[in-house]
Amino acid sequence: MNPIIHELFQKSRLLSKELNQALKKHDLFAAQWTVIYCIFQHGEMTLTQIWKYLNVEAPTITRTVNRLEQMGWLETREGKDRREKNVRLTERAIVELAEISQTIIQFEDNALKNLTEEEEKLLMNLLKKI
Amino acid sequence: MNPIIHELFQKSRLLSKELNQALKKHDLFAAQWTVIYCIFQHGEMTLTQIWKYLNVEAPTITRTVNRLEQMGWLETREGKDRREKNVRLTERAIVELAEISQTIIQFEDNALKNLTEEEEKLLMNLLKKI
DNA sequence: CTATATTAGTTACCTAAGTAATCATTACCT
DNA sequence: AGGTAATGATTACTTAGGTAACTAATATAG
Repeated sequence: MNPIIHELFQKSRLLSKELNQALKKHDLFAAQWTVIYCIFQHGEMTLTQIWKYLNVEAPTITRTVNRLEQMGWLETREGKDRREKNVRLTERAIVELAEISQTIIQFEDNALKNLTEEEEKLLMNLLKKI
Repeated sequence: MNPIIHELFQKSRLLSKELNQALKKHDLFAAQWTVIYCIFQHGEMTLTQIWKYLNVEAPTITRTVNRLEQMGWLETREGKDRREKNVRLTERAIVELAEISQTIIQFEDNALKNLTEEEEKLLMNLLKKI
């Protein structure tokens, strides 16, 4: 049994646990933040664009977007193609984004504090090879 | 936003999806296999030993062990301390372990095929620093 | 133009993991 | 010895992800 994959699973679990903890004060979970940030970067998107970009299955995004909409972070409207659902950030989301970004940066700095810039690049490249 | 953590989450999701696929023919999920392999390595263990070693919370192991017991992979008995629950592999689990190991090795080889031995060591060390 | 295929999204049901609260049992302290 | 604290395990409830099967709308082939 190769320990690398086990280690990768462990770190992934650990980091998402810590990230959830850090995001608690904004009343958000890690996966929810991922969706919000994705839409922030791309502007208005359809559900399909979101799940294809984030590399998850469609039902995952249906659920998360519904939850975020009912929490007031997202608003949706029908697209030109009436099958599509367009999603964008609410005013409130845009306002709070700056603060949340600070939390995220702090979390990332802490999570990667034992890695040099060089090591970060190296790790990124190795992960991409998997 | 630092892309490393995002990448790590992505690969973790992708790998566990693929591992689940590979284990389907043994009627097992990745997390279930992790518990079986853990007990195989350590011999009879208590629930607490398992969840501390695997770095997950207790309820996760309660659930997985219950499921594996009812599927015939594990058997449990009360420990000397009557709070404890000792878990060990069944005969059937020991017999099938060899075959499953083959599946796992094949999966790992495939997952890491783009990495040299050198890169694997490097990746392992970088992950441990997180 | 109509029948069929494809696409976007949803629903139902599953595993995996977490937190918080609870129950039994054992340890410990006075 | 008796009351309190700590420990091992479980239960209830939540998020996050997956698959399979479905509906509604649009594209496409004949």
